Amino acid sequence: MSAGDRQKLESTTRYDPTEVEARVFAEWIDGGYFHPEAEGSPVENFSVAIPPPNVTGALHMGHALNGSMQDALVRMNRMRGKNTLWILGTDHAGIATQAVVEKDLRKEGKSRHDLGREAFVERVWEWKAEYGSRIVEQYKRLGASCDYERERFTLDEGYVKAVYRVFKQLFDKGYIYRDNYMVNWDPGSHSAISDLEVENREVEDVLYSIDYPVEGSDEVLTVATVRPETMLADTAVAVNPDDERYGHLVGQHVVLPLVGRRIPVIADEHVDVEFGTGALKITPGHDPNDFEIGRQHGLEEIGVIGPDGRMTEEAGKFEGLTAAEAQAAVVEALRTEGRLRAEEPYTHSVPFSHRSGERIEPLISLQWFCRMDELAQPAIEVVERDEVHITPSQWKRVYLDWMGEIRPWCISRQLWWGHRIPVWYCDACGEVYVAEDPAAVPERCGSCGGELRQEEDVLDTWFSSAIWPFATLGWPDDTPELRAFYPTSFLTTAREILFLWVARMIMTGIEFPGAIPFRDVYVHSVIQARDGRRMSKSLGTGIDPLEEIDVHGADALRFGLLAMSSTQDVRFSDAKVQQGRDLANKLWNASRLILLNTVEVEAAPRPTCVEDRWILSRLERTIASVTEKLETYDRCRRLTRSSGATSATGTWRSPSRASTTARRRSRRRSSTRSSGCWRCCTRRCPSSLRRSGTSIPRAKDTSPSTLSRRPTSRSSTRPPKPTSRAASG
RNA sequence: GGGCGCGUAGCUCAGUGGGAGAGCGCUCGCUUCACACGCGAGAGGUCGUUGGUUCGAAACCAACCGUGCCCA
Repeated sequence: MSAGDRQKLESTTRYDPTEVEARVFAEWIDGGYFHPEAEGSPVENFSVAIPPPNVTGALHMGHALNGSMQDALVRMNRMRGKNTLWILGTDHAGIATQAVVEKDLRKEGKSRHDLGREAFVERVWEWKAEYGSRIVEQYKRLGASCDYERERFTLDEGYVKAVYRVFKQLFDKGYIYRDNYMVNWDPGSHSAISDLEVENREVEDVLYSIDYPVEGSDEVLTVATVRPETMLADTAVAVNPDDERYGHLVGQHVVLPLVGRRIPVIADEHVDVEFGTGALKITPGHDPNDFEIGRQHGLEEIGVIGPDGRMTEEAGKFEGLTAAEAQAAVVEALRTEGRLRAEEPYTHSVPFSHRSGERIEPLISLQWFCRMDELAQPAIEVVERDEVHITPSQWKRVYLDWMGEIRPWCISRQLWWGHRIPVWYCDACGEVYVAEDPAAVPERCGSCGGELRQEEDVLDTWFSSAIWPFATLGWPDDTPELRAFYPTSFLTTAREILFLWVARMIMTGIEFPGAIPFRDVYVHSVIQARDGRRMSKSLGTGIDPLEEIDVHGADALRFGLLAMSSTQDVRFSDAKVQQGRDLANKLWNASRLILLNTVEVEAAPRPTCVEDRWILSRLERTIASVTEKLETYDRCRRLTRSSGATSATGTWRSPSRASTTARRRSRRRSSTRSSGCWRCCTRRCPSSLRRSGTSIPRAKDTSPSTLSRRPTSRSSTRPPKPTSRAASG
């Protein structure tokens, strides 16, 4: 150490992350420490695929926590000498990215239709080139030890190849099909979205009771609905078969007010006798439940609301009105006709688009679907057998419950940004071509010579992220990376994408490369705002991890997040981040102590005194404890809690305090109960020994009683050689 | 409506059958030559309520109260 360095070290009594982080990170990258060779087998290697952040995204607390957990495990395994890969990449995020670029366009007074498909997609790529690396740079600020040389993107050339291979194979197996089916239509993004992208919110509506006259009788059948405008598309009224009030009407017809259509009264056990009047109007065209009932009973499916949210020709005189306008008009017309029996306030939950925030309009439309039953079965079995082990275990059951009732997945989206569905139609003869390689599709139809037209829709973004763990490693090619790192070792995620993403990866992993994508899944906490509300941009409750890093340092934030996190949702705690900062400072100063008192470092010390041996024993115990907890993914937070870890890395617990605690305990024990075993009344029974603490000393109570002060070893032995690299970030 | 959680010290949270715990905060004492982002000592809890199971319950069961999430 030069005199200048020494002086600087002596004067820098506080750890300054801003001075250290960028420099050390550059050293890591320059050293290539995060870029392993593709060697060895997945069993001996350690690999993790990062949950790919949206390319439009900015680092939020979820990323920060998720990244901190992965980095802790990745670095431990790397330091233990395992060939370790943490694969990084971004998701093209169809709807989100398209929305961002469309917003830009609107500022110029244009829509995507003004540009046309090709030019618009080109424009999105330009946007991606300019802004798409932001999230990756932010992961670097976090100190994440990903392999930045193997970064992937879900629209990379090779990745697209994998997506098309998967589509073709699922199509050839008959799993992928096209159907007119009820979908969640998002009027905001003008696209169908999947069940999992829908969020239900409580809404105050009005429940209208409407009289439907029974044909050839004076009776009326009263139905209750919050969406009277959809009555124009009613094709039946259903009652419960056990409902004695209506038994005589089943098989008869009622006449639909305003429309005049005869519709049957049917019996269906799904009808809740208690709800409303016990008679349910059935609108297969505009309600998911009615759709199911309608298909079971072979009812006609009428659409009165179009994809633009306006009433269609089928709505007769209401054509052209928005659904909301039509509701008012229909209610008014019913009132005029004397068919409106009651209106009462009604609170219920209503689906909204997670993407655009608009109220979902259930519509029947022609979409591509993927049947999930066959794919789900083996994915259920591997979790049942714990080949894919889910922690905490309650999520295993949630996963199994959901998988047991899995439904077809709507995989087409009416967007331009994404993987365009590799299907070509011949309008002349109806032939359908599906190709892995768009270049290999013939110009003209092989049957009739007609012109071919490619499907306009793109695939759901999650279709491509479902193959992330192996597509990032080069599948479908047989790459060295795939051989060395697949299956991956570990996946950590928030519970909200357990179905959206995790389940689908398990299914595709088994179906395509033929092996589970990861062995362990850890479902981590959701970090809430300080006041317990959800962190959200729109609520203004978000806390920016980058600001926390600026103020306290990446290590402080990472420590804080791991310390906060739990098996349940937790509130963001500034105190925990400060503890992390304090811990970093403690380590800094402990290092100064060593460095400033070390002139020459020659060899590892041989402990000569009891104090040294005690310190080393504590170190060994700490290593064992931390390793065990990390290896079993057992409560990631515990590594910040266990007494061993704390004493090794943070506050050193003095013997005097430990013995005070012990004294307090023994005082309580002796005053309240005898130390004999309740079973046999003797003190020699193992049960009593365990309880009285004489046979299995606890960590805190075992410090040598001769030690009354902090041990100093400077005079009695050489100081220990500093370890080569403090790589834990 | 169905399901899954949570309720433990002032605050944020661990603790799944036999000791009431951690961090922060608080009080008191330390200007000890690595660190005041420090060191040491201490106070503080009918473990939501009620009932049950058990020799024994913060933990298991039931009901209730409060609170959160997911699904329909």
